[in-house]
Amino acid sequence: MPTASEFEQMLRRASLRVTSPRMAVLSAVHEHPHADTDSIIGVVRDRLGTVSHQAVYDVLKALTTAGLLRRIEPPGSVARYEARVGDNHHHVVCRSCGVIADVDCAIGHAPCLTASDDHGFSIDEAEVVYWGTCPACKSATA
Amino acid sequence: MPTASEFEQMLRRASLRVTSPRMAVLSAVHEHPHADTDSIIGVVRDRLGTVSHQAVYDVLKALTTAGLLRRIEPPGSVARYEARVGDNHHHVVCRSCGVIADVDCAIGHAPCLTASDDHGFSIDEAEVVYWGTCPACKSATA
DNA sequence: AGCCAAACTTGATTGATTCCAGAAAATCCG
DNA sequence: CGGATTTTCTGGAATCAATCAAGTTTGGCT
Repeated sequence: MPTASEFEQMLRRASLRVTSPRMAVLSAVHEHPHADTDSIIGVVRDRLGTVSHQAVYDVLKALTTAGLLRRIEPPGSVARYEARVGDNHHHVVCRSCGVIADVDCAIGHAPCLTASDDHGFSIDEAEVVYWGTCPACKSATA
Repeated sequence: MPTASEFEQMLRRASLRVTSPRMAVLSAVHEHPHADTDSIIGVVRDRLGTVSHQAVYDVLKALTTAGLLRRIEPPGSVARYEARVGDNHHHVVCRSCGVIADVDCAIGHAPCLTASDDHGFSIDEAEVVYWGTCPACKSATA
C-alpha cells in the first residue's frame, strides 16, 4: 500500500492538483480493488465527512483519464475501479456472487491479440473476462 | 437468413409461444447483428406498428434465456444482441465509432481458458473483447 | 367453443451516471 | 504575501436504460 506522500506524488506527476477528495479516492481504490462507485463514495465519506457524489465521479474520471486508475465494467455490474494499471491483466468474475479477482495473462503480454480474421481493424488491446464460480460459492453449494 | 417458418420452429423448439412481437424481434436481430434494444424496438415497430418497449425487453430476455439470442455488453455501450449463438466467438469494438464485428477464436475452442492463477475459481468461459480502430475510422483520420 | 397460463400494454419507478451554474479552493506570478 | 486565474467542489435537476406492477389480451390445448 503506497503512503500518503506517494499518492501525492502520483497526482503531481500526472499534473493533477492535490486535493483531499483525490487523495481519499486514490487510497480508497488501493484499499478496495474492484469497488464500485457507490462503495468508494462510502469509504471517502467515512474518511472526509461530507463529499458530493459528483466530486467522486469527477475524480474517478480524472484519475482514470490520467492513467492512475482503471475502470472495468463487467456485464451485469456497475462500473468498478482498480488501482492496478499499466500491466496486461484480466479478471475472473463469479457467476453466483459477482466477486472479481485479478488474473495475469496466461499466454504472454497480449493474449489472443491475434484474431483469426480482424475484419481490417487495427487491434491494440484484448480484454478478457473469465466467468466461473469462486471458491466460496463452490463450497456453499456443495 | 432463416425464413419466417424457421423462426417459428426455433420458438416452438424452445417451448415459447409464437407471437408476432417475438417473430419480429427474432428476425430484427438476425437482420441487424449487434443492435441495441432501442434500434430493435424501432425495427419491430416499423414492421408491426405499435409495440410497447416493455414487450421488446421481455422478448429479448426470454429469447436470451432460451439460448436463441446472445446478449453482449461492451463497456461504454448499452446492451446489444446477436443471433449467432452456440459457438465461441468474440468481438472487436472500434474505439472511435463503436461498431462491433465478430471475431472467431484464434487459438481454439476456449481461448485463454487457462489462467496462470485462477485463485481457486472454476472457470467455464472466457469472453474476449478486442479494442481497435475500424477500417472506416482509419481512413477517415488518414 | 372455451379455458388458462403465458404474453402484452400502459404507466410509473428505480438507479447509475451526467449536466449545470454558482461557490470555494488551489496554483501561478509578481 | 496577495490577487488573478483556473480548476475543482457543491447541490440539485435531468437523462436514459432497464425494471416493476396491475390489468387486459392472446396463443395453445381440450
